[in-house]
Amino acid sequence: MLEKTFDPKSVEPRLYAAWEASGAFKPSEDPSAEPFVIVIPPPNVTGSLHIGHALNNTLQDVLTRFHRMRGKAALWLPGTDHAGIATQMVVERQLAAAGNIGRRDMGREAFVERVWEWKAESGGAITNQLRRLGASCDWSRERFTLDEGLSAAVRKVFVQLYKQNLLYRDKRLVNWDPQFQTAISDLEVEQREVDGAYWHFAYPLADGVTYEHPVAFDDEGKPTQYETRDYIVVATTRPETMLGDTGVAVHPSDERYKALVGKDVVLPIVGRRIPIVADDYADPTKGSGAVKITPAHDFNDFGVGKRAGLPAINILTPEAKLNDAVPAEYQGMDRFAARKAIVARAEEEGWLKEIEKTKHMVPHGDRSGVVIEPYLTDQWYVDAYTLAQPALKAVETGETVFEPKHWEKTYFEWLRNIEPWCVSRQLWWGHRIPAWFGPDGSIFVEETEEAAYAAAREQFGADVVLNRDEDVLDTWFSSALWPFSTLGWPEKTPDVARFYPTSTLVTGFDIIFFWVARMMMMGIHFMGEAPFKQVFINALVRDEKGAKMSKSKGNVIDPLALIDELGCDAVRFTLTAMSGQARDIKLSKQRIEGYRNFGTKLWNATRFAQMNGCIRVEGFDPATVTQPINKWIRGEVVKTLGEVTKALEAPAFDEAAGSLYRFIWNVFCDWYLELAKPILNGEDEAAKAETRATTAWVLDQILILLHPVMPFITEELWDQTAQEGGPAREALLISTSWPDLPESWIDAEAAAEIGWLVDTVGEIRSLRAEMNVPPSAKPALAVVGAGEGTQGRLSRHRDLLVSLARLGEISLVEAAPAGTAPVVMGEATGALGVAEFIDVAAEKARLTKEIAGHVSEIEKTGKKLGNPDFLARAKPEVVDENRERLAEAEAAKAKLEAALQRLAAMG
RNA sequence: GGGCGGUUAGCUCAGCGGUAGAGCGUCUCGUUUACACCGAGAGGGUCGGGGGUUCGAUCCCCUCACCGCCCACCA
Repeated sequence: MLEKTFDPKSVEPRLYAAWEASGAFKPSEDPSAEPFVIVIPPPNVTGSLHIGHALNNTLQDVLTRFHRMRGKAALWLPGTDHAGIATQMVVERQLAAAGNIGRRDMGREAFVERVWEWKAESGGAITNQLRRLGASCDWSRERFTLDEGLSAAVRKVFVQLYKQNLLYRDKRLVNWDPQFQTAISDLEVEQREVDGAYWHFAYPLADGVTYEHPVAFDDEGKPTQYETRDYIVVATTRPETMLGDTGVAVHPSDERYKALVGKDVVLPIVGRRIPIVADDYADPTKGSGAVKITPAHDFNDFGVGKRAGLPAINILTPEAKLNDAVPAEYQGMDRFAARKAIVARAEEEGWLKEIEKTKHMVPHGDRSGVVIEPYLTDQWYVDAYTLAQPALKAVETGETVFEPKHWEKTYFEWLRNIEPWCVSRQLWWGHRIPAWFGPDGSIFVEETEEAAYAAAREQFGADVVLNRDEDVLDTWFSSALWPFSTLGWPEKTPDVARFYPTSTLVTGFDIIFFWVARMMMMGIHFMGEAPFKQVFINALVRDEKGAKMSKSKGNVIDPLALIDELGCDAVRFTLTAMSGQARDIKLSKQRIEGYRNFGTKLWNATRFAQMNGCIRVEGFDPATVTQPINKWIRGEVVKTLGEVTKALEAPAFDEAAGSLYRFIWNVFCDWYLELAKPILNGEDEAAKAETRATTAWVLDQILILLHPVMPFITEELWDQTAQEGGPAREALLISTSWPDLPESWIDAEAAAEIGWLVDTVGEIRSLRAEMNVPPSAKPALAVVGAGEGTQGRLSRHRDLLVSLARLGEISLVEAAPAGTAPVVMGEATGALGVAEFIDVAAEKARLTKEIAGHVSEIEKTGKKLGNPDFLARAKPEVVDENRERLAEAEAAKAKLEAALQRLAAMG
């Protein structure tokens, strides 16, 4: 006998071990089985499972289990990511906290060694947490982005792209993170709104040049008054950059400054003469219309500088302090300190014209949180534009589809405007760039040092000495190869042949650019086919107030704590049921409790079945059942199977969860088991046996259909129900086949009959509650106008009606007796003998209200049917439906009116 | 500035052209031998505002408002 409630804590580890030991997580080796493949979005190897992982991985597991049960060779390939900056940051912080020397003092080798140690210590955590989630990954294929195979793939890709001119080294401005002292990609920069100011500076014109500048205007905007100026005004939000100015730009058509183009200004403080140039970039409507140009520290200015031939003077060190290109008094000064100092000096010297306070967006490093500086360095770039074209096409043609589809727009938008991808990082934790520098800056890009030397010797002779590039690659570079590198590429492994391209990628929208688009680019380029057939974008989990979870806000929901408290299945069901939401999932514990209760409900339904001897019967064929309730539930199982299968194929996880919930709770528990009780307690042995067998069969189907979402409780019940007798289980539930049941098992007549029964019981219950008939009272039911069909139903379900509606006698009569309340029973009308309980006034009010309801229905529908346009243009079935509705409402109204009259007659 | 979502019952959300739905919460009733992590019943919505298309609009189109996110922007 089952315990009173399910105890997830004791069951989950045991079942997980049993699944893994059974080999169920490995894909079927049957060559005829169609593959179904998911590669996991690799979590940070040193990370821990947060609720977003829980959602993402639950959905992957639901799909994997579903397709596995459907007979596919299901592979869910797990692994972890080395997460360059994030991991390096964690370890550096640890070193600092422990009072150790920093990474620069340790040296590269020792530091990297230390990171590997940290990985060894904490690297198992996340995968163990995935196991606690029930993830049925094939752990025998687990990969890590820095393991040897994947590193080989990275080198191969880098070299090949280089040799195809799709990857190159270039000196240009990058987003420089002064905290980590590395370049980062555009995607790793986030714009934050900050309080700032425009500081307006007057730069004096050289050689005593003056010009007439308009200062007053008429209604049409024409200048009416001029003043003579010997300076030009520029504005900036970063005053310290003026030390690196090499020009001032004005728009070529700007009348105000036309005469100044070609003249010089003398840069204050520095004393450098810099030219005034004409460039379209200068916007006459912004500020003074003249803009200072700092080519080395501003992306736009860099372009102006190139066009106008202005030099780029770098004034910053890697930590964003002023370097020795600036006057001595500012050297070594922090950029923000310098800003203040410059402004103070400008004010003092009188060339600060105005301070305009403003809020503006300032780029920050997404990891470091510090202000990013545009910085002139040599970096490696991937020609993303070229790689993006086939990636765009794959989605445009539907080779890969997004679900929900609207994310395709986001994907297109980014890829169509893609910029070169800076892939080098001045970090230590990551894939070392396979490039070596020789004399005169020549570069040798090869997969191995030997190959690089071989190439270099040909050019420079045997004594050549090469220096390896010190940098590592952007973590996303290796992540971009994930769908094929994890299968063993560049080796020609059986897995590559069998499992590429993969089926569905399940991931968050926040990494469509970082990861999905890049996998598409690399996958197509190197494998000739897009890496996935479908990209399923899951929502972002937020707290119950809708705020993004973050450690600093303290609103992080720990999925493992929830699993401990409420069980893994409840957490999984909740996430599955809520996953339909477009962008956000607002998670509340209450909701999870609700689904924990759902599990308990199923558990208790199984207990009930056990107590009533509902043991599975060998060779039981649901096609042969004769009892209406059994025919009916058989059809409901078929319908549910259809709904769940369709939903999981889409996938529409919330719909699958909804169908399961409704069927199990509202159909099977609320009605079938209640309807079965009289039979199970009755004398008809044949009906009893059939109902027991049917119940056991339905439960089996429930366990199978629910298993992908709630794997633990279903597997446990699968096992426990087999221990009560009946045929032995052939396999663990995880390895059991998804059913394929015939539509012909849906019996319309049985469904109508049970529907009638359910409605009648509902009517009577509702009536009793409204009229305050005590639960213990058993009023008689007299049925008026019962035809043959209704009489048959009445006789077949008399016991059920009596018990479910708590009735006394049921009789057939010619006319409704006095002191009764009407019950709609299809064609017939029930008269419930409630005289002794009736509050006449209350009952009159109830009937009046109900009649009013029908009257408004009749009016509405009648009006519609009276509209010739409606009759002429609406679909015929809609017209029929309305006619039927009108007839029903009129009949019901008549019955209620009759009842009301009888009541009036009574007093 | 460009784009994408959203606005439906107290809360969280489904529905997306033909009688407004679910879960939770609320209220009433209930120890009927599976389950109080339960059962029965009830109340609760002019589907953000305004136009339009249509026989018919929560659903399609236009527009406005508000909320959220992404991209760009440091004169």
